[in-house]
Amino acid sequence: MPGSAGPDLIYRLLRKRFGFLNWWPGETRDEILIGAILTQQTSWRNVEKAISSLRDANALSVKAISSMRVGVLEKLIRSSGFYRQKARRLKKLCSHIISEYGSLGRFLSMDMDRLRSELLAMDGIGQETADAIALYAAGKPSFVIDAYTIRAMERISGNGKRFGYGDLQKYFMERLPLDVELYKDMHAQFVELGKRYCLKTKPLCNECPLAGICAYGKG
DNA sequence: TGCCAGGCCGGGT
DNA sequence: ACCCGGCATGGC
Repeated sequence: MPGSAGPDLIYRLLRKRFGFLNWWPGETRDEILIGAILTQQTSWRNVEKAISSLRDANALSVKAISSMRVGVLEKLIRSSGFYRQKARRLKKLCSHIISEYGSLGRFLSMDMDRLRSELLAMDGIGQETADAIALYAAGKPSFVIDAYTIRAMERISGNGKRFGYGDLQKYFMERLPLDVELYKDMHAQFVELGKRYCLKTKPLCNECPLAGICAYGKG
């Protein structure tokens, strides 16, 4: 796809600039899973407030949320936006995990493919969220693609084609060693890149670590 | 002040 | 196979 710049070169360039990013803020698997839902199309800053509220309410766990009333949950996560949908979906996910598996640990210990399809079957969980949970909460080698990754790769390739999630994920997974820590860091690097350089409105600039391998001229 | 953020879903073409 | 509107808050 993106010409001569393979994932290894891209990773080296990003890593050199940003260093190793020990990423996904969140101490526990519960917190990571909850954060993965809350951060959908939402800045992490707003998610942090919601997570703090949950923590203060002693509700930062799958178990606690599974038995909470949706109305209460809505108020706690309000700052994360789309809070009515998110409350409903998060509660449904947590209830499902507890009722079907007994604990988050049991749920996450499924093999990767099964975990992924189980997650994808839930309302409000698409590919990115499923992969993020599989990778960061369960520690399975499921490569995460997000809007920043897609944007960056389209810019590198510069042929005007749009990339789909599945194709891009396959592209990376076929070319990178099967390494959970590498998968985590690679995704983190793309997010860092996106936040700083590849915002929709920002044109490619010379300070971008990928400037040397990007095709210019397409916003 | 508007535009944007680490998506997802349902409906239309 | 795309493209769109809806969902919602808070920061710059």
